Amino acid sequence: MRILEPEPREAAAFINTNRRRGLIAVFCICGGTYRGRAAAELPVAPYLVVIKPDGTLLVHGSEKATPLVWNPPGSSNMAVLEGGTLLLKSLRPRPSESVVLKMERVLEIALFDAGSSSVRLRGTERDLVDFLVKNMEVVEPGLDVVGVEVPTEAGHIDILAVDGAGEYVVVEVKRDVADHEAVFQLRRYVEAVAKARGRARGILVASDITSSAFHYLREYNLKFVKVKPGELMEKLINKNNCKSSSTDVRR
Amino acid sequence: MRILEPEPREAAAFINTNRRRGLIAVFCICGGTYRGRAAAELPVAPYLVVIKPDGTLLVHGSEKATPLVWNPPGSSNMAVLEGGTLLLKSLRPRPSESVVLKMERVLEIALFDAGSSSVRLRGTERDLVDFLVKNMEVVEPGLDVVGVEVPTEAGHIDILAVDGAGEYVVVEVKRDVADHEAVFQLRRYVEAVAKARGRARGILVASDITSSAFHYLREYNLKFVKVKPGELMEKLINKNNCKSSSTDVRR
DNA sequence: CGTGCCAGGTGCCGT
DNA sequence: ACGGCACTTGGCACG
Repeated sequence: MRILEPEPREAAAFINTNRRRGLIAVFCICGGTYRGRAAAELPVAPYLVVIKPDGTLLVHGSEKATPLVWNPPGSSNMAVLEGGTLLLKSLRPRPSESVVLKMERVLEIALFDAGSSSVRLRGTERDLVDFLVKNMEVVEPGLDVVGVEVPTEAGHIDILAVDGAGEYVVVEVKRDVADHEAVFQLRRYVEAVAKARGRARGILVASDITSSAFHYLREYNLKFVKVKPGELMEKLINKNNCKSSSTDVRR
Repeated sequence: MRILEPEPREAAAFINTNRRRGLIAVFCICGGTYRGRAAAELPVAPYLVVIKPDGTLLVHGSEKATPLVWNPPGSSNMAVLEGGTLLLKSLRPRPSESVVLKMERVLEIALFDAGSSSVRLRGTERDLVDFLVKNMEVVEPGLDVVGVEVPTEAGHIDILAVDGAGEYVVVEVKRDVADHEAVFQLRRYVEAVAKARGRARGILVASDITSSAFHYLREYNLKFVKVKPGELMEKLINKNNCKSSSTDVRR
């Protein structure tokens, strides 16, 4: 269903009637403002405005993947007439943020009953962790998994293991290039485990590592293991095995 | 310009002719796949597909602000016919990632000459830093600014200052709630300055701080200063003053 | 192009 | 609701 070059009144009625019923795409020339945690002015130009039934508002220009201004799911989007011109007001409750669009011209409004399907992503860090738990020799031979996502006072450890000597091994996993933050994270975890459980060391598993991260890694006496998620991708994608049977020990 | 319920051949021609000329919105029922750093399957359902002249591809469902699958600017988007059905192939060069959509039905394709206007955002962290540099008494009385965005081996320091006693003061600024990462960041900077320049302490400036961040803050003997960006917002927005005259000392 | 880092990040899953 | 964290994060600036 679509209306072309609607009058402001007609456009407002259409939007308010259908804003919860489906995805609304508005091709228009408008200006606008965003006010909230920050502030922005949207110059008058042609934009594609998308109103989703969950409250999402997107204003897209001709470039970039991110909208120029937006409001997330849960916002209240309403069309109002003010002095004959159509305003589209979007209000996000918490934090309080608003997007107000002033329509100079509306070329088309299309209503579309888009499906609410979600996408199952594979090859994520979690998938990589699951794979490594079942193939710990990739990380280092002789490791026994103690737990996955083990909480410590410094945060959650991706994989906690023990080696043949009975020493704890903290494994931090990154699916892509590990930066210094990953190293500091691992360092904190190792310190936390050493304090709470006993002697511990750390292994950073990632597809690559930045030079400064490697510098810190050596400074803190940590180990780096390179994995190629691209090569593991097939295995990660074609995983017909069930969920990890890790012990998931706490504290 | 728009075409309704086009035949695959017509749709392909339209897309390939106009994909660099303007924003193309495709209302369609399609399935698809994403392959690259990760992988995903898009079930057959109605979606809004957006093709931007800069190569951006977005596939939106009826929920969420984030597209279900996408490719960023710089991708090559092409429509091809395969056995009578329309395929939309998007290829991102580096990293190599692809989105392939198989059109079951195309309801509408609209071409729209969206403007390439950018939005100037105000109230960002940089704005807050600029304000604080000119109003250092908000951070602490008696501070002299040494530099802004000062590079150290541990990263860039938001504001480096000296107090009345000649001690270096590292100021880390967050526009919203500071978490433990911000505290660790500040700690690294203070250590780097202490090593490179001499005695130093640290101040974290943010609108608020998480409890665990506050815990670490005290452990590391750092100071927290709460600012209300909302109250400063007017000043940040109505800043008619020119760029910071900071010395921007290096090393 | 790599590194670093902010972002109105968004989204997910805990307690 | 707050917290912690991954994300195909995206986008930017700088060496």
